[in-house]
Amino acid sequence: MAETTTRSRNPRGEGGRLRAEIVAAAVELLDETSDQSTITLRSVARRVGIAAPSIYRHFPDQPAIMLAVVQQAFGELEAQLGAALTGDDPRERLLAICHAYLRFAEDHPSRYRTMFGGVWMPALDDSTSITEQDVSTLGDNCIRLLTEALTDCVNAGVATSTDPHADTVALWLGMHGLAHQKAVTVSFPWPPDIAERVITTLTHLTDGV
Amino acid sequence: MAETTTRSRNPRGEGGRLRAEIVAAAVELLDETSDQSTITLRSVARRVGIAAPSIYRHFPDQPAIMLAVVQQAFGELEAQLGAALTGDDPRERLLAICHAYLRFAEDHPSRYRTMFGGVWMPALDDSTSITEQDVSTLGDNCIRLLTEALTDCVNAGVATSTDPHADTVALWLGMHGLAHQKAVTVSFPWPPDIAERVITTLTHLTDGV
DNA sequence: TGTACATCAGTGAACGCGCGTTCACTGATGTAC
DNA sequence: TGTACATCAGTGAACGCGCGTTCACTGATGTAC
Repeated sequence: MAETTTRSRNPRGEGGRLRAEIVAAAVELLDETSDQSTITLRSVARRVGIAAPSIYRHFPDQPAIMLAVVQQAFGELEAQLGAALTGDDPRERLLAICHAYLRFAEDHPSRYRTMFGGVWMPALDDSTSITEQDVSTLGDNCIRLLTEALTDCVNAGVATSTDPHADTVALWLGMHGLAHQKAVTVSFPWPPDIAERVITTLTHLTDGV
Repeated sequence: MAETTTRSRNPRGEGGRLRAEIVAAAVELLDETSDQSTITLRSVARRVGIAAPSIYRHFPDQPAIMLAVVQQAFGELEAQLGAALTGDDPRERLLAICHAYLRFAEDHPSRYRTMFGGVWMPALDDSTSITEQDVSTLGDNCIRLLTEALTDCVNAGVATSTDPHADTVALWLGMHGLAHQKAVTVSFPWPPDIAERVITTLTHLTDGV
């Protein structure tokens, strides 16, 4: 628990390293505690092994740390969605990206809850360094990947959507509902095939193959 | 803002009234601030116009207030779902209950977020008066109403589900995803017909009529 | 009818705590001359 | 090559604050005799 090894200070040009360490520590705390109110500026500093004021060299205030955590998490999610897009069959690509989405949420429930819970957000118009722009563009790339996958299916004739963008949003909403509820509840009487059921209904994939 | 009228103490047998006042004040604060971390034992006491320790006559600890708020909110949701079930046409009853669900979330975004956000929950196994039982049974009656509405459609031959319970969960997940995201985000580029799209896809209603 | 007393709703002061943030600082390291 | 100096990463002590909770209490109201 307590840091035994003494931190050696970063060399001259590399002070920025600490920034990454701070974000990593915050993510660690988030994954461990599942209660984001325990991620405070001071608890993060303790985890990194630095004095609390040292954080101000790298973040203007406490909410900025949370924003960095969420931004990194969205980057990770996007990378995992992209990595799932292998092969040429558009149907399989669509199913793969859907499952990758759900897997991310299941692997990192606390992170997922924080990303979409909105609770980490401060007043926004108050005294904070975070702007609405910072927040509203967060998931855009992920939605875009989903839309492309569904559109490819429509173009290949294996999905019947007449409005791929709107249907992508609907598909995402179903997956988000499932992912979020799984991330939040301790136990829930899930039907065994619930993920497949949500996905196959909302993707509008034809039965063909 | 400051309470001008002086509280007169409740008569002998009616001390329990204050309990309802406390919960109502907490709900007020929740609806106003949209940030549930501002609902503290002390802020609730201030809103009611009592001294902070007075709360301990009615709640064992701070999380118990939040549990009472959430329990009352689920009761309200259930009542509104029930009230939406008018008429005899099973298709219309199903659509009505779905829209009532979404309307509740849209009318009370902070309450909805708190009900399903799970963030108000304390450690559960820690030093708190709340048990897992308290939490896990919360939404049961609402799901039950939905299941009945969908099952009636299947029995009437206007929905094609072969597993009404599992399909109800899927339907709820889609609505929950939409309701939650609307409750959380400031702005989002929603397709204009997104609610209809989610509902009609997941209800498996036939096109008939 | 009068009075002593138990009950009960709510209070005021105080506690220890962890928080975010500020301030002036330390001391190592690279750079200019 | 030596030395003065600017830069930079990080520190330690302190601040004021609101929090949840405790404790002994006050004073009105109903009840027993």
